[in-house]
Order: sequence, then structure tokens, then C-alpha cells
Amino acid sequence: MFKSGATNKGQATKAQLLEISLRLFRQRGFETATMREIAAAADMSLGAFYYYYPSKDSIILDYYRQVQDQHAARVAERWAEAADLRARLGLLIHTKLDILRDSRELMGTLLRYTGSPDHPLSFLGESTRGIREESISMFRDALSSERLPDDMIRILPLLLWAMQMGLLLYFLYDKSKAQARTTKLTDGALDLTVRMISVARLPIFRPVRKSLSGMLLEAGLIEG
Amino acid sequence: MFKSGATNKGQATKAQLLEISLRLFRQRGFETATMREIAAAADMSLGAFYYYYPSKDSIILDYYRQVQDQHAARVAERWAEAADLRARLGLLIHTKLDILRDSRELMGTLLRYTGSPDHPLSFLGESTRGIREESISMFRDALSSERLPDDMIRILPLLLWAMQMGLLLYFLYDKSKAQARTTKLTDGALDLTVRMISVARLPIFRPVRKSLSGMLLEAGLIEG
DNA sequence: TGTTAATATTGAACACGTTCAGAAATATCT
DNA sequence: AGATATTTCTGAACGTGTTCAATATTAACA
Repeated sequence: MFKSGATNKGQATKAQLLEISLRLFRQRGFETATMREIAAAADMSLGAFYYYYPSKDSIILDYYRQVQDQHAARVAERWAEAADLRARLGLLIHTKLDILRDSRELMGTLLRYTGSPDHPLSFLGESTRGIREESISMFRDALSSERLPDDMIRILPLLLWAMQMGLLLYFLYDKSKAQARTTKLTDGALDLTVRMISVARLPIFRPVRKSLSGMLLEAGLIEG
Repeated sequence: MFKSGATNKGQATKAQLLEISLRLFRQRGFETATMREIAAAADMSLGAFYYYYPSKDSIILDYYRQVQDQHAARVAERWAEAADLRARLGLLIHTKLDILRDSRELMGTLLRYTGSPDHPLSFLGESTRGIREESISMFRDALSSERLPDDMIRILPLLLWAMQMGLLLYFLYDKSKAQARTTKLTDGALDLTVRMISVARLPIFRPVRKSLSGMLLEAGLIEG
């Protein structure tokens, strides 16, 4: 399947099917929208659809890829405007929130197999490693112009990514208008974060940092 | 349904059905085990089973309840042995790991609807609030004998619970023998935690603590 | 061009979780 | 005991995601 170049006929229809599917998911809800509906909307038989996507859930994986690409693009656009660390972190997270705002249900669906490590669609599993690492790398980039001890450079991207995950979870459950509470929490968390970073950078905290980085290294959560 | 006393006939069979279901889930896997198999193992018709549990997933909710009760009981048993904060936190988390060790798949299933805030089985939703608060309260108890500033007393139980969640997630994905890596990570994290608690307690950190507790309060994550 | 290989599509079937009108069994009341 | 209400159970059906052998369509090659 799709052995020849990237601008394949097959890949084009697959991209089209992704659009149609996402539109239906947003209109009718992920559960409510049936595969038969999707196939009908795409003017093909039910079985034909399965030639492109192995399962209903697997469509969400491409959505995830789309979100990550969009995130990287939109952040790059405005990267120059962000003068300091605080601004860059704000740009990163607020942009992500904006992208996900109208698709929170889909984002939630993405978490469905987080508890199943071996499932091909596990959010923390192997199949999503690439996207995850791109996302973590964006935080690495945000830190790159700071003068920080090596251990912090290794630890912080993961920690910031984890914080973003926490905020996204809060975002998902946020019933306030336009998720205003999440916006506020994000800004508060980031203010605190940059303050804590400049404190943690002090030489007094070197032993603590060493313990932490040793621990995370041994756990395989960061690399040497 | 079940209008009379607690020692009802119906509740007894429901408890039996829970046992049978969990046994089958562990033996054959949650997905693989079918409702028809479960009903057959319980010597009743498929439809009859649905008189007791509204869905396959909902069985897991009772499992969650069972885990929490077992956790509270086992921790209470050995509470006296734990002399200081470090020991109490270790007892809490290691006991939980022990309880879940042979049912990691079931535990993962419990996370299935974490991304669906309004789903009746959402792990962070309303229907599980009671269990969740019991779990957080155990950390409050572990801290009760410490002399800590008020704000830390309010913040720490939530933070420790969140850390436990993180460790459980790591545990779920841990492929090392007997999940030894999780054990190690847990001990390292707890050592660091108690160190950080005694640092954060110092008056110099009062402003930071105030920001944090104000933020969490406004976010509705802790109570005034 | 004619033949072969790769790609794309079909439609019917399957297994699964779930629903439900109704029947049976059991408890409650007069 | 008989009548009535409540609890428990049945079996057949439904809609869903998914599979697959068979077929049509398109590309590659001689």
C-alpha cells in the first residue's frame, strides 16, 4: 500500500477521508458518528474505508499528527515576537490550547488507550513516540537561549511537557466560558515556573538537581 | 432495585458477579472476555447480567472501589509501623503498587474514559469523586503529624496524590521484572519529596507557597 | 497492445455490547 | 390463602465496528 512516491493517489484520498471523518466527528460526536455514515459521506462502501484506516480509533492518530504539525507551524510563525522564556512558554501552551479548543472531545478520545501500554494507539506508547518527542523538543527550543546548568537542560523539557499535559487535562474538564479558568491557571503556572527555574539554577540546588536527574535517567525518562 | 437493607439478596449476587467477572478479566483479558462468557460462567442469561451491571465497563468501577477499600485496610494494618513521614508515604504508595501488581490491565481499563469528562465512568469525573477524595485524604493523614504551614497542609495532599498517579502510570508501562524500576523510582521520588518539603517549609518560600495555593484555590483544585 | 502485477472497492457476513417486552420467581399485604 | 407488587430472569433482536474472499480498476512491463 502506497509504495510509490509521497504524492500518491492513495495518500490523497486518505487525507480526504481524514477531513471527512474529523468533520463528522466534530458535527455528530466521535461515538455517535458511525463508520457507515463516514463511508457514505465519502461516497464509498464501508469495506473500502477500511482499506485506508484499520480502525475507527486509528483515525484519531492522524488527527494527533495534524495537531502537532499545526502547533509547530503556528508557534514558528510568532516565535520572533516572544522575547524571553516566559513569553516563549506562553506562546507554546496558549497556541496549543487555541488549536484544541474546538476539538476537545477528539483530544479526549486520544487518551482512550493511555492505560493500555501495548495498544497500537496508546498515547504514551511506541507508535506515538515521534510526535511526543517533537512536542518535548519544542520546550527544549524554548529553553535553548537560557543560560542553565546542563542537568536542568536535560530535565526541564520533560517536566514542562508534563506540566502541559496536566494543563491540557484541566482544559478538558474546564466548563468555564471559553475555558477562561485554564487560561488563568496556565499563566499562573508559567509565572511560578520561571520563578522556580531561576531559583533552582542557583548552586545551592545542585545536589537536588543531581538526585533528580540521576533518578529520571535511571528510569529511562530522560537520556544521558 | 435493592430497596431494602444492605445485606440484600441482589447485592450478594452482584458481589458474586463482580468476582466472576474480575476472574475472567484477569484470566482472558478485559477485551477478550465477552459478556456472554461472563454470563455463562455465572450460570445466567446474558440479559440477566445487565440487570446488575449496566455495562461491561461499569464492572471496573466496582473494581476501583474494591482497590481503594483494600488499600485503606492494608495501610491501616501497618500504619503504626511507619514512624515518620517518609515511611508513611512509602507505605501508602508501595501498598498500592502491591495491590495493583497482578491487575495492571484492569487498572489501565479504568483510565479509558479519563478523556471524557461527562462519561459516567470518567476517572476524574463526578462518579469517582468519592473514591478519589478518600485516596487524597490518605495523604492528608500521612502529613497530619507534621508541623507544617497551613498552605502546605492544603496543597500537599493533592500534589502527593498527583505524584502517585504519575508513578502508577509509569508502573503501568514498566516492563522490568516485578516492576523493579517503579519501585526504585518511587523510593527516589519520595526521598526527594521529603527533602523538598522541609525546604519549602522555610519562611523564605512563603511567597511562592502563597502564589501556588492561591492559584490552585482559584482553579478549584483545592478548597479554602 | 496484451499480460501481469499492484492498488482499490465491494457487499455480505461475523462477533460483540446492549436493549427490551415480557415471563417467572419471590416478597408484601389484606 | 389469595391478590398484588417487586425483584429477577429470559431470549430474541438491534446496531455497531470489523473482516474477508472476491471483483473491479489502474499501473507496469514485454
